[in-house]
Amino acid sequence: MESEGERAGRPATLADIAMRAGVATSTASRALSNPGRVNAATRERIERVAAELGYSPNSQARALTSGRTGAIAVLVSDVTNPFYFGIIRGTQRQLKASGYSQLLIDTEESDQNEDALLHRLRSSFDGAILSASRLSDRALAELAAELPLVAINRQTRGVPSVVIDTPGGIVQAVGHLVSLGHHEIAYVSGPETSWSNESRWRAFVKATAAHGVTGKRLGPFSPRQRAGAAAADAALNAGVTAVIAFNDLLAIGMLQHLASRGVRVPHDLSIVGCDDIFGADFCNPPLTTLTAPIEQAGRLAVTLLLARLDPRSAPSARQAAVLPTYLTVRSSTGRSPGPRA
Amino acid sequence: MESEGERAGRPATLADIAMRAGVATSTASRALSNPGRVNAATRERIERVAAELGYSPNSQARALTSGRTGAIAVLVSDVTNPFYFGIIRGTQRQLKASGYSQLLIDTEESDQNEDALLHRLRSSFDGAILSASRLSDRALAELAAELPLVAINRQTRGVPSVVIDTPGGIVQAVGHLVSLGHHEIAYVSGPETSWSNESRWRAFVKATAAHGVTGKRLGPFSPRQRAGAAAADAALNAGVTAVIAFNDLLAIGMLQHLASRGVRVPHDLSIVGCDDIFGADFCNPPLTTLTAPIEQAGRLAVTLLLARLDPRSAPSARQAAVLPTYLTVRSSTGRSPGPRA
DNA sequence: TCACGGGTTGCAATCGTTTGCCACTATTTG
DNA sequence: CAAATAGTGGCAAACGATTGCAACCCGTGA
Repeated sequence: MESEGERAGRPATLADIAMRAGVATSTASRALSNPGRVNAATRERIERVAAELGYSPNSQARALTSGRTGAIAVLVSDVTNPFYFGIIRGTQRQLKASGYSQLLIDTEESDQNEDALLHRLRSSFDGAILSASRLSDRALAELAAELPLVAINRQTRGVPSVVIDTPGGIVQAVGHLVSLGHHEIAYVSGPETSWSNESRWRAFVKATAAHGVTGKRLGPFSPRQRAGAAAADAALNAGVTAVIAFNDLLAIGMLQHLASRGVRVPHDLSIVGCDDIFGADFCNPPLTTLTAPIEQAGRLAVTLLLARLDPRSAPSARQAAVLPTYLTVRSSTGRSPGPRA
Repeated sequence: MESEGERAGRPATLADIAMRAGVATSTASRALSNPGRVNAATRERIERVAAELGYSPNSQARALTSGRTGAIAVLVSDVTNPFYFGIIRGTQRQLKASGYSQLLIDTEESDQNEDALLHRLRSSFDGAILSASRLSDRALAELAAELPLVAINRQTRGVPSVVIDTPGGIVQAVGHLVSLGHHEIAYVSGPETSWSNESRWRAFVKATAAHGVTGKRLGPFSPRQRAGAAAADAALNAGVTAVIAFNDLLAIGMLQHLASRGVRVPHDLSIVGCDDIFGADFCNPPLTTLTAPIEQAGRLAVTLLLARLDPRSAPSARQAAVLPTYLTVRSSTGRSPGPRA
């Protein structure tokens, strides 16, 4: 665990190694990063000295010439949102496995921030993963042209992406609710600038229409737990018997507020969430939700990104991946109480 | 939002600016990063050109000479654990506010990983925040000597730290349980290599002794939700009427398992958690727990670290901060059912 | 014996920025 | 009026690694 290194204060450099091994720095460099180019005996000697000195290459210096930093930026629009925990986890795991490090950036739901930070830190990473980007299609496409990136939950022409097919799940969810006798269903909207939100809404409209039931739209609401209170009240006012919420955070917030108002779930109102975040299984009642392979999406995004970074890989690698979602029925949905007054 | 920049492909450099403004690169450099050193008119011209070109300094190159990268490493022992979400949030926020970026590192509960990663990436960050370090006191002190760091929830001589006074909260929690008539209480232990775990246990021992009640130790258990099942069974076997769990994750896991076994909380068994993580307020029943200012701890750690990084600040700035914890009573604790068979 | 070529190694430029030092000008001071 | 001083700006050397090119050694085939 304890490395020998750091003789007189600061870390050993290639020059130190070269001197101690009696070679030029160029040889030392090659021995360590381009082993074929140097005699086996010399290389071994250099490697030994490097180990003795506890050498580890200065990534800044390396980045300066090679242009590669070994870091990937992961942008989330809100570090506070448990959905992104899954993204952070998935990307972290996969990056680590590939020897990359993770630069975590919170854009605070602002496209300005997103763009500015990305440019400001441009030289600090090799590529970026944008989860839930708030950029316009045009801005995103331009960005994709100037730096390697993969978007999560955002489909735009010319931008490689990983999308979780929550809209597909919405269809299942509507079917589930209809089968339980619900005729008046609402979609509790999240931020209107969110691509996911809009694509979920479109799927909702289509599915309710297909089943011949009423589909209302409530909101927009901030995708936070606290906003659940307002959303719950809105749902009660709307006179629906079931809702599908933009995400679990909102749904859980609704659950809490409804409990405090004495409204029983699912007896009086059925609720379906999206994403199946941490907590969806142990809230009260446990939430029926669309289980999304969030962590897997993060891993896959990394894989895609690293593949385009690798010059050896086919340039026209797969551009877009879609991950399936399925409906996890727990206890927040039940038979319709019938039309309300 | 859209920066003008990037004429012929790649980003503008200081040299580009200098040429376009008709000055030497050194002047351009000073104009942008050491404004006092250059004539106001020249500076303004340079700044204008820089803006036109959408210049943003190459942080790698800057780091090479100045030794400052503008990044801080944040180490967590498990990205999966919601406790660290608070740390990630708090540090991210504060770092961003100070213009730093965050390098997120998962050590996977391994001291080897911790040490190796820190050394390997040494040149990529200016300082590090170690939350729940698994390093030995000695290794930690050595590390603190060679790089600026702040530890969270880890008190070691010579290492600046932010600790959350959960042990103090444990005393309150034991008092709470005793007042509810509990005489046989268990501490559900987390990893034995965790400093927090051991200091919580010591506080528990002291508090139970002071109240003259029996205090058992169960475990160790992995600090995960799934481990709650084993912990719950152990608690039932131990014949206690109340437990204090190492963390909320374990406590919530216990809640779930107990519900599935038909054991009523708090009627049959009272449970107290630690940390008050996301979800502790909406699980079933809502968890009585020690509310820890986790996010604040993250922010404070950043503040401390940045202060020692700043050469202008007093070198002997405060070395250790202790953040208070308080008991949040919800519904997982209640009167003792009396001694069990 | 000589030219050739493969295998190794070194030289030196380069990446983009910072910074110590010097030069030059204009202003102040004795 | 000479000299000290403050205010500006440029030159060039770092920082630590990579890499194109040239040099060298040695063995081989002619």
